[in-house]
Amino acid sequence: MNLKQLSEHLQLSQTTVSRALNGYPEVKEETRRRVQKAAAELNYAPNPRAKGLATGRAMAIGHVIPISIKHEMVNPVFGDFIAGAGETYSKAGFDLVMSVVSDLDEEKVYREIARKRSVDGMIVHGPKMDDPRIPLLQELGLPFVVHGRASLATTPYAWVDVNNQRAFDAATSHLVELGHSRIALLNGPESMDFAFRRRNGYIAALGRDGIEPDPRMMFSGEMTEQFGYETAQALIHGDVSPTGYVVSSMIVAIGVRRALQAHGLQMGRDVSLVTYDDDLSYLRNGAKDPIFTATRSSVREAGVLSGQMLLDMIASPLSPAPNLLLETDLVIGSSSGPAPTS
Amino acid sequence: MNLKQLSEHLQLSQTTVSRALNGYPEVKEETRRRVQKAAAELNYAPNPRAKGLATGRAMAIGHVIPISIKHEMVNPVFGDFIAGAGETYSKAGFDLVMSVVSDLDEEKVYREIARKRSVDGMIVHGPKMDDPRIPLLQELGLPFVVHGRASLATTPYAWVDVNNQRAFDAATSHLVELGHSRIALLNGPESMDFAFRRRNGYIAALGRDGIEPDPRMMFSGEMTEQFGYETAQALIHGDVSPTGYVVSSMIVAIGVRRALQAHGLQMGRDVSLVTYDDDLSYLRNGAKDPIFTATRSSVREAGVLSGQMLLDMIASPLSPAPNLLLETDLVIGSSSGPAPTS
DNA sequence: GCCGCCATCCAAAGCGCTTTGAAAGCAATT
DNA sequence: AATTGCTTTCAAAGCGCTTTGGATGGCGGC
Repeated sequence: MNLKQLSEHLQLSQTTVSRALNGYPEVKEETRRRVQKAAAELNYAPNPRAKGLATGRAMAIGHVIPISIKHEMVNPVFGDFIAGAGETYSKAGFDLVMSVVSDLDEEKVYREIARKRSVDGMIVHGPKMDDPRIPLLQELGLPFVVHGRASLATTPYAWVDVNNQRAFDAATSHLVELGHSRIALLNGPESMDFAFRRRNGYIAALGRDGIEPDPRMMFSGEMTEQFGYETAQALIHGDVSPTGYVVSSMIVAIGVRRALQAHGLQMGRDVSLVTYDDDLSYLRNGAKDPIFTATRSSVREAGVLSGQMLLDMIASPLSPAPNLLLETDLVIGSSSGPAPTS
Repeated sequence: MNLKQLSEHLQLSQTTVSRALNGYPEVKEETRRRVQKAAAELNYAPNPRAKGLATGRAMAIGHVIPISIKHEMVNPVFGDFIAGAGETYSKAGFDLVMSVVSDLDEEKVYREIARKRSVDGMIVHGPKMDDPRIPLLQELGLPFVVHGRASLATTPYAWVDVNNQRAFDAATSHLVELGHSRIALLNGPESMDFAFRRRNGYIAALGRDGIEPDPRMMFSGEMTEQFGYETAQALIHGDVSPTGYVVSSMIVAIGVRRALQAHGLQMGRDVSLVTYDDDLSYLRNGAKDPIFTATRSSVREAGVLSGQMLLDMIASPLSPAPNLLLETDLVIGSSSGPAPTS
């Protein structure tokens, strides 16, 4: 069933039927109802490709998910982020098209997408401090929202980010206030912008208490369970074993916990840990009885908001680039406590 | 730059240019090279919507990811599965379009997608034992591959699945051979087909040793850390605390471990645990030194294979529905050991 | 010199929609 | 009665591609 058949069935022109279905005012209400009824009965749905061809709009949002070539690693937050964004899109009738791509030829893929005009806008995931995709997309004229920020970007752009600096400042302060002074930082990969901000927060909090940041206490790497385990393992064996850990994700924290327990160290008593928590659906920290003390912000919510922001930008392209800074909640769990008085 | 402009630039007809670029034989090799060169120089890329309109093909695969409405839960394996499938698609020039949808109105979404013909095929995730989507998609005439199986389906259909029964049989046998007899099963949600097969494997292995399955030892639920923790917690406090656990995912196993450790029980000595391991990139069990004894099968690999199978089906629609049963590896870690001689 | 056969290229129709520009119908105004 | 101005409808062009059904020209064979 296509427009032509439907219009013949109704003894109307395609123009009128199209307008009736798309809510244009120049069609009599009675006619509109007649058309809508027939469309529903005959199970008519416009062909999106024809529609896209005629309007020049794809009714789709692109997400490029980069696979770190070294670790073949998919960021575990994608699922929840996309669940949030996807929800927003479907309400607005947009599709979500994903490209999975090695981080090496990401630029090529963006160029390709822009050339084909197969999406109306994009979400940029995992920005680096000086992310080349931002000027690239601006050059290509494709609306986009960055999930995160790029500190070294020179032009304004739209973003949704968590206040990572404040989150890690708060996490570190929490430990400092409990009397800890040897506090390790297990951060994400150095190249990531969020890792930079998190480190700044950590350093700022230490600095306020006159603690000099110690390079031997600062680590960064892909945020896996293994990274947490191995780093903590090494720290425990080292000569300045920390009493506090500030950690970049629940999964890393779980790795740290495994190492601690292997050495009979009890969290909250012998060692304190604060983690960042993306509030992933399959790995909840728990509300009434949190596993870890954590700074929490829902990545799914960030997905909803980023999607909405992008759709707004597409609807009114001339407005200045919006942005949104989300704050985290500090939830106190049993993984942190007073520094041991050794 | 579109076909018309390119053909004018080349002083050729659109027909010839189109054929030259699409590899048709009725064009002189020299001409073809000239066209390809110009296309590259002028940065020409065909408009996919126009192409789709003309050919009737969408060059896209659909994935509907259902959100369990009760738990607002995104299955953590999606990321890796999609990374695998997406890799296959991009090599073949296909897009991956995702719909995130509450499991309540999944059927509506499938109907909608079929009506709009916006994809050439679909992957069905998380099949239930009697999954309505299989007859639905067959009725709609849309090629599809099921990731998993539906035991009660009455017609043949294409699928890629892991031998879940054998995996859980092997996991359970491993514990039985170590002398365990009170073995708990922490399974996925009852409605899921894979959970049914896993339970069968568990029961079969017990049966071979003359052990009667005990309903008080069998649990099922969303595969979260919390499910593992709370279930193990309850079991430990119960009157028939198990010495062995067979668990449906690494994340659940981590929850179990947390409960065990809270009670000072040591894995591999006081209690043994075998888990299923999807080999997720951010949660590796470890190769040389596995955290858990586990039956492993890479879900990312399953994604690659499912995608490939679907593309093959689309290319040759008349062949009978293919299927693929993947076996798991049993890797021995430190979470299992001889049953305590109490 | 004519015919048929390739190899190569082309004009135009068609895919299913939106949108422009115009017409038709009708009521109100002059 | 003629003009104006709405409201409602329509025919047809256009979006950018593929594909059908020829054309054209060159060549060998008769």
